[in-house]
Amino acid sequence: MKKVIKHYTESIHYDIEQTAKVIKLVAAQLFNKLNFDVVPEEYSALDVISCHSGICQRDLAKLIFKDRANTGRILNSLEAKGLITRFVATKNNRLVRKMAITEAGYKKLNQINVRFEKSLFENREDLFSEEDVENLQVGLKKFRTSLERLLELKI
Amino acid sequence: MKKVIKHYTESIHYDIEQTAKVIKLVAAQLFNKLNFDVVPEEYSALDVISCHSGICQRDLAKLIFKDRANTGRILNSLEAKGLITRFVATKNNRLVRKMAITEAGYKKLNQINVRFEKSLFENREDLFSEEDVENLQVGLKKFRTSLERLLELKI
DNA sequence: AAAAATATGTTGCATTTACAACAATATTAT
DNA sequence: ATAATATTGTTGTAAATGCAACATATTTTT
Repeated sequence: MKKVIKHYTESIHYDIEQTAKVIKLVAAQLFNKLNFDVVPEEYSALDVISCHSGICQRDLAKLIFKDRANTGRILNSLEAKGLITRFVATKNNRLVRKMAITEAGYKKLNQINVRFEKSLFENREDLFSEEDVENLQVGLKKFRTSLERLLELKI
Repeated sequence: MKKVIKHYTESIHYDIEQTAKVIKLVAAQLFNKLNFDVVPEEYSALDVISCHSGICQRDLAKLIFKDRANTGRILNSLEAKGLITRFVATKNNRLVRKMAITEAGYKKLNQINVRFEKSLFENREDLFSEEDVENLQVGLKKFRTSLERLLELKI
């Protein structure tokens, strides 16, 4: 029986990381070229906030897989640009900083979404059917969920 | 007809990025805990080099989606640890720095692979069949290839 | 032949990141 | 009640990253 040598570069982990790198690079270049005045991670966080109005910083950090420090820094930037508001509130009898997207924030999201709607949700050069994409997303979520159990989140 | 509001967080791009974040975080924690003396990106680059003996720096940079500067830095580190050797050679009548993995490099790869073989290539808690994983990988590669055409690689 | 463009690698720098340490407050244990 | 622990946010810092600029050398254009 021949020994089959396995390489990390043949694993699904590698494929996911490589694909994410390309997404990140393309996004950075496009955001820069189109002068959106936010970086991709700010856009992404803003979209999460728009889906979770009133969320506090730590809970947001858990959703976007960043630590509290960097989550706070992104929020400083979004707030300085007027795209979110932050306010002190209580959660489990503790003072926390909650946030919500502003009108300007919605406009910014829209501006970017309109520009990318086609590439994000349709017309993938007819390479993928709706079902293909759905299957990919389901598989990725399952994969991610199973990995998360190994993750020691110090958040 | 109701307007369906689309969010970036519902896109496949987001799923890929989130999953890659978890992979990266888990890998960093494990590599750190197990004292492998290389960081995950070094391990990954080393595996690529082991599959492309004699590759030059720029060609490696293209494969791992890093710029020449950081590719060189990773190679400095791998070389300092004795895991690769670099040598000057010619390619298209130009002087370039080519590289190859060393015996110590193979040992390092093996040490890490043995430790992770199970989590990398089997026993995913029976969540995924061989076919499921294969389908995911094929889909990701197709997705990545179609995105790469948008990428302006300044490498 | 001279000038411009390309290829390859390196250095410098600003940005992003994860972690450690800290401050402030609330909960739990002793 | 007091001490220990947990929650939330901020500041500091070292490592990783992408880009611009540079140095060399070769190819292409004029």
